[in-house]
Amino acid sequence: MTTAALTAPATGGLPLLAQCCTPIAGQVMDPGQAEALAGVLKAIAEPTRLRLLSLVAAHDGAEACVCDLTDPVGLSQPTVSHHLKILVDAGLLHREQRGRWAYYRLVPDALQALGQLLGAVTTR
Amino acid sequence: MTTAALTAPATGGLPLLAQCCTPIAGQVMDPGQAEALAGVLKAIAEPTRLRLLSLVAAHDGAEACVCDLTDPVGLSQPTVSHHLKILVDAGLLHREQRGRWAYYRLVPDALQALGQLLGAVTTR
DNA sequence: TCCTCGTATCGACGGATGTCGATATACCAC
DNA sequence: GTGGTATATCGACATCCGTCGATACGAGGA
Repeated sequence: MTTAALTAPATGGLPLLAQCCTPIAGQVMDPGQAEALAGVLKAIAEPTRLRLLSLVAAHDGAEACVCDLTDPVGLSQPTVSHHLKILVDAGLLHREQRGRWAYYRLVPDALQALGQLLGAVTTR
Repeated sequence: MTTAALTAPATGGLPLLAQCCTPIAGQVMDPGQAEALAGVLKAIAEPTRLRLLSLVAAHDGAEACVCDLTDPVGLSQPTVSHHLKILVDAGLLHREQRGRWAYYRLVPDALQALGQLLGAVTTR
């Protein structure tokens, strides 16, 4: 996986802003910024992962474990686990182990911030 | 290419909104919506294509031909042409042939609308 | 301690994707 | 028409990515 370019901390914050947003204003994106932003976009540029984000958001308490998500997306448990890891690494989901279960919930406002970033790409 | 799910018309409009945005509100994304949105996101989830969008936006007159873009991105002419076609098919760039040159410019507010769509994915 | 259950990792496979050189196409100037 | 130039398409190649079954790991319960 090449999304390591983000070096997402475990804080649940949004590392995108630091690397992508501020330096863009009024300038052409440099290769490093493009690589970082593309890394996050790749994470959500996949139908299953978009549905996983939507399912987690809509679940009771705004969190869900893997077992809640396997059936709705119709894929094997290893595959769902794989997708969730990609979303966590991208800084879009937060993972918390409670007993035998791993609970996933949205990183607050991460998608919204990413959306605002997109608008800024072509704004001089 | 699977972005055919958008069936982007040659009007230069933004077909995303019709397929993705309206039906999302308050519901979990269905597979068709996820596929359509992921198709557009795949188009921009690539460093070179992000830079191309940025370069076109920053160019004189907010338009550029292929020859203007080949050098800055450091790739061959066929490769740049290939990336531009993907962006056009996704509804993000508009192509206009003038004489021997093909001029590309941004579809107005396409990226901004896509950004707003992202925020709506996880908003109930 | 052993077993069960939820989850993550591993290895493999097929299909998608980015890149290139070679070539085709279209347009303009002479 | 002939030649030159700008762009698109083609075919091939290497790499990446989504998926699965098998398996390892880890926490609770009997």
